[in-house]
Formats: sequence, structure tokens, C-alpha cells
Amino acid sequence: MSKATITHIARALNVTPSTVSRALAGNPRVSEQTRLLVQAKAEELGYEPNVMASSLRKGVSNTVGMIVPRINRQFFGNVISGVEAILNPAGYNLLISQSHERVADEVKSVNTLLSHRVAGVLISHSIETTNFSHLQKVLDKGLVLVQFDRVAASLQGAQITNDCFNGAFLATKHLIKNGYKRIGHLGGTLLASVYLDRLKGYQAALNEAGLATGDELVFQDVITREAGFDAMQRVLAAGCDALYCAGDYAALGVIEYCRQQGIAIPGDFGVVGTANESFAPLIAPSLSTLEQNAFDMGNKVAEAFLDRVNGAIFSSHHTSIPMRLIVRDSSLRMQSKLIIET
Amino acid sequence: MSKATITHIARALNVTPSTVSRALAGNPRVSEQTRLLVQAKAEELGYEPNVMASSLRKGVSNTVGMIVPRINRQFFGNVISGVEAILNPAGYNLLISQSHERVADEVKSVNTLLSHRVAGVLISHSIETTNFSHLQKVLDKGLVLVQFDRVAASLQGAQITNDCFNGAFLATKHLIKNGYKRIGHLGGTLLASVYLDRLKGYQAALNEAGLATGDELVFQDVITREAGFDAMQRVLAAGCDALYCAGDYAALGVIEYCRQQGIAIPGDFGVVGTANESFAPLIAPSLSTLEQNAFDMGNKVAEAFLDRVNGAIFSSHHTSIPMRLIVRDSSLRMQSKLIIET
DNA sequence: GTTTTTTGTGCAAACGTTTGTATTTTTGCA
DNA sequence: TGCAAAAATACAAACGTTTGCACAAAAAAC
Repeated sequence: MSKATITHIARALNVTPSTVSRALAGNPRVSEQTRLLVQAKAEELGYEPNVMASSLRKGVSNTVGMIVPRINRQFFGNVISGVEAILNPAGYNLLISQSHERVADEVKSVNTLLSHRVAGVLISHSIETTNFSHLQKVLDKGLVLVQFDRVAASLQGAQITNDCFNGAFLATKHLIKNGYKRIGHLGGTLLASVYLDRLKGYQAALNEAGLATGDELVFQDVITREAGFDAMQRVLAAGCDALYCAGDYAALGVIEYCRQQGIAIPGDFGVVGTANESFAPLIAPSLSTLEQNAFDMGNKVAEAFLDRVNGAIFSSHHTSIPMRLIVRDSSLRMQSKLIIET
Repeated sequence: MSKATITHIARALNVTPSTVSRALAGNPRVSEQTRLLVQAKAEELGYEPNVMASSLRKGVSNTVGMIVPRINRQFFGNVISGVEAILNPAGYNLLISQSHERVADEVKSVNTLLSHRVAGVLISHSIETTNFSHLQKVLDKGLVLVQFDRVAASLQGAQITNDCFNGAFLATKHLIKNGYKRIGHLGGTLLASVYLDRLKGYQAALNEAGLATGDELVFQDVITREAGFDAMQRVLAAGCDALYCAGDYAALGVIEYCRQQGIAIPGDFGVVGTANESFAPLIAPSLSTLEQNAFDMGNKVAEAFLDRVNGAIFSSHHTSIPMRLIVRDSSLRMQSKLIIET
């Protein structure tokens, strides 16, 4: 069965467990000869190291905990992927947990991870979370904490976010360049810094161009497809000829409304979304959008973790990842042919 | 720092670690009074149980390993979600690993999980995998193995799959009911049973209806958007007026080709896809498709695991989950209004 | 008041590693 | 051949739990 411990190998070879341990670890204090013997025997017995025993003894574990609101969201799936791409080769494994956007679940997840004596916690906190004492506890225990996407500035440790301000700035500027004059904004809740930054970036671009800006052009809490669809009446009433949307789903609703009303996109109306959801290149017209670069973010998160675990506390505290504008059809002034930019 | 062990609590209370351990475990052999004392002290010291020490001693761990080809694929994200929904409340945690569709990575993942002494392995194997000795090893160690989606019939243990045969049967029948006469099939590699079953289900429906069936109507290895697009010339040359596609991406390619060529869907041509990818309801025309019910599958996987871990070896060996046909626009005979079914 | 039973704790070993120190063996060199 | 230095291995304790067994004190039964 699942026997085969270091001790079994030791007995079979008439050496001590210490020697076997060192042999397997490649410690130079054991001779080449016995190392080969040990490796052969380990292979023969189907030995699998017991990381629990090892971590217990060493006091450090090779698993790191990751908490995301929902694992089945494209964005987070990609972040996780990006993290694994760096962490696995470095010998770490990921214990993944979901908060389901609920602070209670998040707290429970943190405790579970602490029980597992993870080497660190990587988290994008739930939308509900406003009290961060559970994460402070992580820091207090001397563990590495890396926040990403949704971060609490008040907490120590690395923070990796998208550069939403510049992204929104870029997107809006792109609309301006394409000749749109009265550009509105479908935004999210301003309690989340990502949405606040997008609003600010959007406004900055308008200001720079000397275009009209004002509250009547900004529509708060419009992130779903339905909300985007429903908001269009007000958007048109406000005289807008384009929109920068803080989310692709809202932009989708906009496109559907226009199709239904016979408003040509991009002929009569321009749209840029945010997130590059998987449907963005697939709908008609294809949706110009800001790419969040989730995989990249995952890489950065993992690197920040490794930096800190290896004692590089000096590594930059806050990393902002540039968002890339993907120009597709929905934001061009003239109806163009199908251009796939990926 | 991260101190606070059972021993510390014991010392602070002038009792032995055994008593503390029993108190925290709710063992009736310790008095109500001391239990409360212990719990209070544990709280005060910020005690977090060390599951590694616990698992080591008990010989069983509360983590279960899960291996998927890619974590950032919608389907697998949802399966994982479904697994967690059952396993977390049962006290288990998930150690997740990706095979990246490479058999080498898969083998490595299995070994990692074995090193973590997981209670079981839940796996959908990589498309490359044809030799299953690494999974046999899992069984040999007496661990629980649950396969899902892509399964190897030769291996012991639970197998949870979608009922692709009946799904394809349903989808094809639906096209028949809507008046399509010469229905083709865009399929995947027949090495994977899911694709083989879909082909068979498709053929069964045609046979039942007495419609033409034949190799000239079946297009193998057409699963990507590009492949779907490119296959259309041959499909039309074969005289088809509808397609059942084994994947939504191929169906998307079909739709794009038709749009480009001015072929009306569903007026002139009908399409049903498979998987209900996130873009399916969002494109125009919206895509009729078979839902894979990933979350549900995750639930079943978790339940199969729990059954086995609790010794219910008699629980059904092979579970087949019905696929649901989602009728949208792409498969209706007459051009209908935009109907959103989600 | 003694014996039996019950109840609550303590003792000590074990899970599989790792690692500082001690010990043995080998090697180099006079 | 002898001896120090170097190389290889052994010893033993520790990581934080859990648990069978022993044991004492209290409660119940006689």
C-alpha cells in the first residue's frame, strides 16, 4: 500500500534515516555511491516524500494559499494560471479557496489556510470586505501577503493592480481620436477603487481634449448586460455619441440596444468596454476593450510572493500593470472590415 | 508571531497537551468546564490548529487533489466550483493542479499530490494521456480516484461523464423537428469518448428519423473557430442545411462564415453547438447548444469522492449526467425575434 | 465503610521528516 | 606504520498532534 518511508529505505539498505534523507536531498555529505543506492531503492519501493512530515519538521510549507471571489470567473481563472506558471516551477503548490464575494467565507478561508500553515496568502478580497483584521492576522503571523486586483491600501505587503486610470484614459482618448464628441461613461460602484480609477481616467482624457465632462454623462452602477441595455435611453437623451464602459457586459447591452434600434456601431455610436471578456472578439460588431492581462497579473503576484519569501522586503510595494487597449470594430468611426486583433 | 500550539495552551492552563487536544476535538472524556477554559485560552492565544501535524499523526489528510487540463477554462472552473461547494462543507480542501494537456505535467501533478498525502484524486485527464499507470498508482496506494469528463474506462473508481450520446441525440432531433433535412456533423477526435459518443448520438437521431446519414456528412477534428469557418465550403458542397457541432467554437466559425456569405441563420441554415460557452447567448444569432452542466458535474464528483472515502464502495461506479438542450435562435426554422434564454 | 463504577487527566509513544552533533571510516602524508 | 584531517555515516531530538493505556479522584452501589 502507501507505505514506503525514508525509514523503510534506510532499513533495506542498512543505513540510517538521516543518510537517506540527506541522500535524497542531494546533500554533499553523503557519498555518490550511497546516493545512487538510495535513489534506486526509493524508486524500487515507490517512495513518495511526505511533505507534511517534512514541512512540520522544517517549519515551512511549500503550499501557498490563494483566495479569489470566484474561481469560475474567467479573469480569476487566468490569474490563477499565471500564478501557477511561476510558483509550480519554484516548488510551490496552490491551495485555492473561494470567498463567493462573502466576507464570512473569506475569513473562514483565511483561517483554513493558516491551519494549513501556508507560506503565504494571495488574495483578491470580496466586494463585501471592508474590515481587514483577518488579513492583518496573516501579516502578524509573519506570513507573506500579496493582494491583487482588489486591494486594501491600508495593509502591508505587495499589491498588484491594473492601471485602471491609464487604461480608461487610453480608451477614452481612442474614442476622441476617432472623432466622437460627447463621450459618456458606464461605471461601477465607486466603493471599489478600480471603478473610481476608471472614472477618473475617463474624465482626465476628456479634460485634456477640452471636451465636455459632467455628471450627466456618467452613469453609475451599470455593469451588467441588462443595466447597459436599460441605460441607453438615458445615454441617448444625454446626447452621447459614444461610451467608455467599465465592463464588457454593460457594453454588450449597449450593442444589443443599438442593434435593436437600428443605431449603427461604430457608424453612429462608439463603444469601448473593459476586461476583454471571451465574447468580446466574437460578437458583431466585435468589441473594442481594455485587456486586464490576468495571466500577467498572476505572474506578478507570484513574483511578488517569491521576492518576499526570499527576504526581499525592499521589492516594490505596489505594482500597477498597464492595461492594453484592443481596438476592434465597435469604436472605429467608419465601418471597417472584420479586424481581429488578439 | 505564529506560535500558539496545543502545548502552549496546555502549559498556560496547567494541563497536558492530551487534554487540550481532546477538549478542542470535543471529546466527551474531558469535562465541560475544562473544555470552556481551553477554548477561551485558544481564542486568547490566537491558536490555529496545525493540520499538517494532525494529518501526519492521524494518517489521513483533509485535502483532496484535483487535476484539470486548464484551470482557466470556463468548464473546468465551474466543475471546480461544484466540487468545492460539496467538499468544503465536508471539511475538505482542494489542492488544484493543471496538466496543460500534457501527460508529463499530469504525471508530475499526480506525484505532487501523492507527496501531499491527499485523501483522493479527482481528475479529468489530458488529451494526450493514453497510459494510465500513474493513476493506477493512486489506486494501488488505496486512495480514492474519481475521474470526470474525460475518463479511462479501464481504471477502477468512480467515473462521472456527460451523457454525450443522448445530448447529441437531442440536439440532432431538435434540428430535425425544425424541418432541417440534411444535417451534418462537425466532430472532434474520435480518440476521446466524448466525441465518439456525440457522433453516435447524432447518427442515432438521423437513423430514427430515417434521414440520410453517411461519412460525407461528418467532418472530423473540427473544433476550433477557424476550423469551423473553413469547413463550411465542404459542408455546403455536401448539401447540408444544418449542422450539429461537437463544440461551440466550431459553431461560431460556422455562423461567421454564413454571415459573411449572406446565408441566413436560422432561415437558410441551422446550427446547434455543444458546451454552452459564455459567448453562446451573446452572439447574433444566439447559439443553440447543449449545456454541459459543469457545476452539477462537480457536485457529483465530490459526492462520489465522499461516498468512497466513507467506505461506500457499492455506490454507482459510473454516473452519466444528462445534457440539457438550450434552444436559442441559431436552430429555429423561422427567423424569430431575439429570444434570450439563460 | 468498603467496593465498584464512572469520570476526568496524565503519560508516553507515534506519525515521517530534518539537522546539529558525535562517531566512525577513509584518505593523505610523513 | 602511524596520525591527523577529511569524508561519510550514525545518533537523537524535535516539529505539533493524537490516542491507547494507566491512573487518580469522585460518585455510585452495596
